[in-house]
Amino acid sequence: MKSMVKHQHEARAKIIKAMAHPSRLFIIEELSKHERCVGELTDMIGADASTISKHLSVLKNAGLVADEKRANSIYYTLRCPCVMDFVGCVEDVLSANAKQHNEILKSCKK
Amino acid sequence: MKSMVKHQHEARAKIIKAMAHPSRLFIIEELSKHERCVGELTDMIGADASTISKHLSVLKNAGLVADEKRANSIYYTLRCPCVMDFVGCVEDVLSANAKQHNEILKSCKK
DNA sequence: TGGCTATTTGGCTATATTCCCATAGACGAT
DNA sequence: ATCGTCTATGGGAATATAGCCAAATAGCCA
Repeated sequence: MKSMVKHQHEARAKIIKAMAHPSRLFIIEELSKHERCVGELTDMIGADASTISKHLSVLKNAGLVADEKRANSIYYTLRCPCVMDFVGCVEDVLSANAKQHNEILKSCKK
Repeated sequence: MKSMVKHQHEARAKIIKAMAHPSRLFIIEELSKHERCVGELTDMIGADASTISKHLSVLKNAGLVADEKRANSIYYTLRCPCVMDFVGCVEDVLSANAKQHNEILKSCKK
């Protein structure tokens, strides 16, 4: 693989990897509706605040979210709402999987 | 986080995680143009055949690709072409990052 | 200033991922 | 049947990730 193409795929993979975690997906989805501060997200997810803070730093590092300090909280926002379209596509894959799974079950019963 | 919602995000994360690797992204992109067998992908990427085989099994396990044996090769195809739309969105994130980076550089020069 | 709250960082362990090598299995061709 | 090709699997080392706790930092408010 040529090195330029390789770099391109590494850069893309870095973004996708940042999304590839249940809590981070939850955060992305939540931020697509609302800006939220760390404490709110921590309460919603139910993990240690430091864990959520690290997840947010992964997302920020990938350029997926932006943060803004206000009062004594830091509010995070989704930088590119288009990532939510992707979730729809992932759901398509999941339902295709479920459909296939059902067909296999059916053919076994026969 | 409620357990049903949690399961949903875990299922989604599994799919996304399967995409979150440079070689696997390359494979997805390649398969969106062409069906390909393991040997072809191995040559293009330049890694051990067993490595590529494992990448393909990750993609297959996530339901992203399908395989079909023909002659003495196994041909892989992309099951949900919509995943390529996502790559476009990832590029949006990357160019937003680049733009921001440039603005920071500019403001430093002033 | 000193306490309070919100967030981040460092340290650590447990777990997961990636990659290569060696080997095994499948299958067509001779 | 045996060879050669193609693909998959097992093993193991190097590296990366996730999570918690403890401690540091930053800013508000009295």
